[in-house]
Formats: sequence, C-alpha cells, structure tokens
Amino acid sequence: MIIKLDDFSPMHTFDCGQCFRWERQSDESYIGVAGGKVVKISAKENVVTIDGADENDFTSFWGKYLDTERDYGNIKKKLRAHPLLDKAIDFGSGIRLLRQEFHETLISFIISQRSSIPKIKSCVARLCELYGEKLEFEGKYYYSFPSVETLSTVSEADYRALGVGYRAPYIVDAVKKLYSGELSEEFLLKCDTATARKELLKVHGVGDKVCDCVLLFSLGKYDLFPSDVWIKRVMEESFDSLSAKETGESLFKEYSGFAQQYLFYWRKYSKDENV
DNA sequence: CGCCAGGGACGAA
DNA sequence: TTCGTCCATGGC
Repeated sequence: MIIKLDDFSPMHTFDCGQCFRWERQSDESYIGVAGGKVVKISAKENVVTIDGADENDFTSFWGKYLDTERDYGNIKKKLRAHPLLDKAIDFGSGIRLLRQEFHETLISFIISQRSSIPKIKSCVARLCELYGEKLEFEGKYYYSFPSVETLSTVSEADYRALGVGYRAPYIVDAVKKLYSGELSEEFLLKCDTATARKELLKVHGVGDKVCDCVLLFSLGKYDLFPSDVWIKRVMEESFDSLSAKETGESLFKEYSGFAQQYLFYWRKYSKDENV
C-alpha cells in the first residue's frame, strides 16, 4: 500500500514518545503492531509505503491511526508564530499525533509513570508476548496488544512478574473499570475535555500527566498539554513559566497537544546539535 | 509536608 | 565501575 502524505516522518512520529510499540529497522523503516495488525512503514519525501496493509486496511484503520486527514501544514503554520515553536517544528517537522487504541494507551501510560522509555517498551512487549495474539510478518513473530477481556483474567502478581512493580494494582484497577464499562471510550469521547479528565482521573495510578497523555494520544483531546519533566524544563527556560500545563494550554489552545509534541521532541533529542 | 515503592537509564565521580 | 538521582503517582 502506497500513499501520499505530507508532514510525516516515521522517525519523528514513532520516536517522539507518544507510542511504545514501533521499532526502527536498519533501513529507517519502522515495524509496529496496532489494531491487531503488523505493518512496516517507510517514507521518502511525501510517499509513504505501508507494507502489510491493503486499501481496505488503510480505510478501516491505518488512515485514522496515522491521522492522515489532518492538515499539519496549517497547524505548524499557526504554531510557528511562537519563535520557540519555530525551532522545535524545524527539528520535528514530521511528527503526527497517532490515534491509538484507548485501552492500550491507558495501560501503557500507567506503566510509563516514573519510568523511562526503554523500560516501558520492554514491559509492554512482555505484556503483549504473554497475553496478546501471535502475528507473523516477514518471517518473524509479533504480538498484538491484549484485549480487555483477556486482561480481565490477569492477576496483580502476573503483572508484577512483567516488571511493572508497584503499578501492578493500578493496571488491575484500570482493566476492571474498562471491562465493567464503568470507564468507557464512547462516553469520554462525548465529554468535553474537563469532564473527560475528571472521569479518567478516577482510575488508580492515573494522575495529571498520565491522564493528559491518554486523552491526547487516544481520544484526540488536542487542547491538552501533558507536562512531564522535559516539558516543564522547556517552559521554565523559555517562557519563564512555573506551571507548564496551564501556560501551554492558554498559549496554544486547541493546538496544545501538537505544540507539546514538537517541544518535547526538540527539548529531549536536539541537545547535541543545539548547544 | 516528606518519603517510599521497583527498576532501568543516565550522568558524575 | 559504582554511586546517586531521576521519573509521576498514591499511600502513609
């Protein structure tokens, strides 16, 4: 499957901290699993190749996942009004915000709290290997992210065995709420951002940061500006701001989530060539 | 308020 | 190499 898509770089998009299941290959393509399917994605200029997907898969899943309908050129143009964003956008010009599955995003970001990206990736990978569905692609095996139904049978001790430590009971709580319908994607989608936050914060182990990441990366609440240590740093340095989240959201409004990703990627990864 | 949890990454010594 | 610190959340 080959498509034309502007403003997209697999590296910028898959390595900017929003997802944990894409692996860079020696040829700079990325292999990943989403929606129960494995694909390999590569891009030359604005020509994007998705190996392992046909047109049907694209219209039913990958198009939405890659946020292909959104005009990132326009978003970037608006954000470039801020001098700092201008720099950040130059550095991560191919970032697109993925529309990831809700339960996967929630559980992954619960695991992510107070941890590092390599560690998160290994925990999520083990979770998938143990409880996901085995998939084959180009002679290798991959695993889907397990369903809520499957996870509802997994115990706290089993989660602990994955290496998630004290987060194990949080995952149990999240899965329980998902499985019972007490927490539902459909409901959160209908809510305004503030109401959705209030609901999601009821899950054990979900604080401000995890909450904002989940709502931004899976439900498209783009007016959120998740603030981790890198974002706090950049806001403090450049905007003299003590409360990164509030400042970001009031500056960038409905583009907060996009601004956050450009700033995060730039502040965390550009240092070498930037000082 | 301060400290801890469970563990890997990362930077300093 | 080893040591200390970090990370984001809830419980105490």
